[in-house]
Parts: sequence; C-alpha cells; structure tokens
Amino acid sequence: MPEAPEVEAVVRALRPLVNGRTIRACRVIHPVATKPQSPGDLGKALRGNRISEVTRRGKYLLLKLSRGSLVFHFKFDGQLLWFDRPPARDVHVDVFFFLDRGILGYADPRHLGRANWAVDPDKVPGLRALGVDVFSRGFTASALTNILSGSRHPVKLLLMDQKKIAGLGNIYSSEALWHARLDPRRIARRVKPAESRRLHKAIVSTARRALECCCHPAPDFRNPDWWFADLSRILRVYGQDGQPCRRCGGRINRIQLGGRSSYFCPRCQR
DNA sequence: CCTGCTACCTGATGGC
DNA sequence: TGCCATCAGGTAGCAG
Repeated sequence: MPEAPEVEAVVRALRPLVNGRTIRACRVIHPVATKPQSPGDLGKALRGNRISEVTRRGKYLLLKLSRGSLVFHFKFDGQLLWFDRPPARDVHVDVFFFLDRGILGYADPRHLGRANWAVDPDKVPGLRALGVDVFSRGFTASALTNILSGSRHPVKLLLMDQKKIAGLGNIYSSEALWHARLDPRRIARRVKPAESRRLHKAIVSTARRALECCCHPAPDFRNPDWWFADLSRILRVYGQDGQPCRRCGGRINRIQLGGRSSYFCPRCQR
C-alpha cells in the first residue's frame, strides 16, 4: 500500500477491527518480513499486548500497544489481511497476529516490506527522520516554500523525499506536478512563490482526492486478492506515456528522475 | 554533511 | 511455450 492516502485508508478501515484487541500470539511464516528482528523476539515482545491506537506517519502504519508499537512499512506490495480462522496454506501470509478475536495477517509477496516491534517508534530511524506529513496541518504553503527554497534538486525529488514531506510517492508527486502545471525537472529553488502556492494546493487536493478514492470502497482485508479499486480513474499522467494530455492534448512523456519513472506533459508543465 | 547508485525481492508483462 | 528483458505505488546503505 504505497503512499499516504492508501495507508490512511487502511488505518481507518483497520481501526474498528483491531482497536482494543489483545495480541495473544504471533506466527512468522517468512522471517524476512520481520528482519532484522528475529521471529522469537517479535513474538515475545507482542504477546499479551493490547492494541490501544491505530495510526499512520508518512507511509508507516503503527499499532500502539500497552508496551511499544507494532510498526508496518508496506514498501511496494505489502498488505494486511483479516481472517476469522487460519486460512488455507495457499494464501500467501508472512506473519499472523492472533488476536483475542480474529487474526490479522501481514503479507508481501515481494518481501520488501517489514513488520517490526519497537519500544519507542520515535527512535526508529526511518520514522524519526520523517518530514511534515502531507495530511497534517503543518503542511502549509509556506512550509512547502521553505522546503523548496535553497535546494538544487528537481522539484519532484523533493516531493518524494520523506525527510522533507512524509507520505508522497512516485504516483502522487507526478500527479500533483501535473495539476500545478510544473515540470518535474524544475530546480526547486527556482520555483517562484506563486508556483509554489499553486503546487501546495495541487498536492493537498491530489492527496485528498486519492484518500477519498481509497476509502470508497473501503479496503477489504478479508479478501486476499483485494486491492484499491481502479485508482487510475483519478490519475491524469502517471503511467500514461504516449497518451494525449487531458488538459492540452500534448503528448505525455516518461523520463527517469532519481532512478524513478516520471510522467509529465512537456507542453503544459513548465 | 550531501548525492547518486545499488541492493533488497518477486511477479507481471511484452517481445522474440 | 519458453526465455529474456523490463518494469513495479520504496527506502536503507554505501562510496565518493
């Protein structure tokens, strides 16, 4: 579940399922999913803990426990599942968390994501380093202007830098730049104040619209094949190289920026 | 510090 | 069908 809107939708759907429940035990099927923690340590830390909060920071999902937190990062393909009873063995699950009612599953066929316990999530390096969350009140136009000022990076790389803005990824940074009519290669410190304000609006509205889309229909943890329904209906440039621009009819380009594919319309994004 | 490259993984897709 | 290359919504770790 890649970017903040997806994770936020999962948080909201997960909350009523797990809040107030107690973790009785966990079972690690693929130990890579808890690295560098050993399955034994994870189980020991979790057993008997009550889940008191379900929250998100950037692209991380956190279950606050009586002691410490269970921290998920889904990378590209990680997902959560819900079972009333243990599933058939052909369902890919990396870690089972047996609650006092129901079973939470964590699965990532690509094994890039992680599920870890931390006594204090503020000490987890990746979490501690996060910049202002894209959904937070602190993400203001002037905050964005400050982030852009002084950087010689292409603006898209800054939008994707979790230490600057937490929660945007490759899709929604491309989309926000399209809505703001800014070329993703523009050097951040050369973005003018009016453009920066435009970009801020575009980021906020893109993220909000994505969240709406991710919540309807709500994530269905009971179906292992479930994924966010047809996000492409809100996408304007991402993955559309060669297609005509929905705004000006120009031809959408794909370029590499920081090792990632970036999509934009060279005619109306400047 | 900053910056750019690579590793980490598996699966889907498309060309030949 | 098989085989190979390429691509994928991300980040940590490394060398320079």
